[in-house]
Amino acid sequence: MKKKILVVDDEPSISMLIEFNLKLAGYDVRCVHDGEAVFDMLKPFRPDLIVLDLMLPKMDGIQVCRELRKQNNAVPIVMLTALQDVTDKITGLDNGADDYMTKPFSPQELLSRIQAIFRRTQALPGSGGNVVHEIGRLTVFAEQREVRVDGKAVDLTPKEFELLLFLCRHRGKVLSRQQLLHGVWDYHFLGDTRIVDVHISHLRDKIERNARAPEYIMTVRNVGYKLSGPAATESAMQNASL
Amino acid sequence: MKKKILVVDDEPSISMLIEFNLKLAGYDVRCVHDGEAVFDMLKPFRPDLIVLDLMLPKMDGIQVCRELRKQNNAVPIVMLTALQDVTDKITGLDNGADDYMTKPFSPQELLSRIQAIFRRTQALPGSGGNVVHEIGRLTVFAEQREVRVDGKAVDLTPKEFELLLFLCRHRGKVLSRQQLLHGVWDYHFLGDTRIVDVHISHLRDKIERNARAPEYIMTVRNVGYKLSGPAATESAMQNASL
DNA sequence: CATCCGGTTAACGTTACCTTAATCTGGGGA
DNA sequence: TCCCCAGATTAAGGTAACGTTAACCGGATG
Repeated sequence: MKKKILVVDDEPSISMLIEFNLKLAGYDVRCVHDGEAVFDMLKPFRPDLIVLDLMLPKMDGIQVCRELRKQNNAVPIVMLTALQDVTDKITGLDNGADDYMTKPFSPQELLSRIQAIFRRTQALPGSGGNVVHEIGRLTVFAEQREVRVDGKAVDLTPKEFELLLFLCRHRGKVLSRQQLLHGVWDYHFLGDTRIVDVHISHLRDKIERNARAPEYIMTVRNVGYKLSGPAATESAMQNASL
Repeated sequence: MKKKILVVDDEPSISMLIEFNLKLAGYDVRCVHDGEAVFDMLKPFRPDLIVLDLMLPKMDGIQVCRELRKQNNAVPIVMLTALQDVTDKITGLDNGADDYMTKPFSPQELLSRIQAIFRRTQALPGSGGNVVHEIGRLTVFAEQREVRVDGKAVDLTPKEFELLLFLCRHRGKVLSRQQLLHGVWDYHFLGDTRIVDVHISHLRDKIERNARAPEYIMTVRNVGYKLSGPAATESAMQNASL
């Protein structure tokens, strides 16, 4: 069963970007654009999580939050706040949000927080539910922000890590520079898409044996990049029918 | 099997913060918001421990406590009391709680008390029941509030100790400044998240050999801090061979 | 009442990293 | 084969995050 997420933001460009990325990640997403509409969606949609902007028409995020809690609704909430300086006071928790993000943020960050919350609220015992990607000799621990090649930890910068994580999350799929920008960078980044190349290059330096013949990050000419899928690496067992 | 804790507090912001931190610590947590609801949860949830606020709608903490004991229910109870001066009287009256905390407190304090109670009520054989964290040359005795580096005791201030203990409890996981504030500080702390940096700095002074190349408390840029996990320690040792 | 100690804040120094831009390389099409 | 373009690489500059110190404040202690 797909997890359902309700996104509440009045800026179409932002809510659409969020919607796009969360759907890509496999969630069932619905958007509304003001505070009151949240309560119209509660019964019909029954969201498993709400992404809630602070500034909203009709009823702001804090009001929505409090009203929900007053109704004893424990649905996890991620608050989006536009202003850095307001954050601290809000976080002081007069309201009951589960996590906060200050704008601008990347969709990828939001996704990480959401996954963290889901892991916590329905924590499977034992395993800790930690998200780990294994690609050949490469291991990516989302939670610990740690990457290992042949079991040896490699040190990545924040952008490098986010980029790699995004590729992991869409393993085997070719991603355009535009898509990578939209996933990994702040949503209002205006710049050359070639910036992606630079970080890819640095990443390859750190995780590939031979940058000339990449095992993991493949270039797809005229399109973008992709992380080699299971079939290309080794466990073709699942695809054994070919 | 995960231990189950029932949290009873009518202030959503507080009960959520407690819920958050106890879940993070691996407990199965359920919240209710008034005294009577406790008895509705007893059968279905069967809590191993109850965190009980004193001031509650419908039925206050003391009443709940007495009623439980009257029913011969020996479930351990931690009482939360809002007022400093009332505490003595309550504690004097024996109404069957196992421990008391006066608000405001940090979630971490609560966690320590809870662990202490579990240790007491079902003292594990062998281990001596004492929680000890060992990270390389660093040893943290939770109970004794003692920290040693290379077997040599180092003197930490209360905040420094709590911070280190919190990091120990989430070893290997990256914690944001926000999370650290929510875990270690009083729940109504309103201030700069940079305060965390200062204490981290002081901690490193006391436990790290070389503050420039920390072995234990790692900075994760744009995110927060983490205590090095088991694997990372290995690679740190490789680097230590110079 | 004076002193001390720890917590917090603010200011400043420093580092690491993101980005731009310029140059280099290689492969495919004419 | 040569040219051209897409991608790869590298160096350099600016900036924001982090580290550190000092000063202030308030509560505890003698």
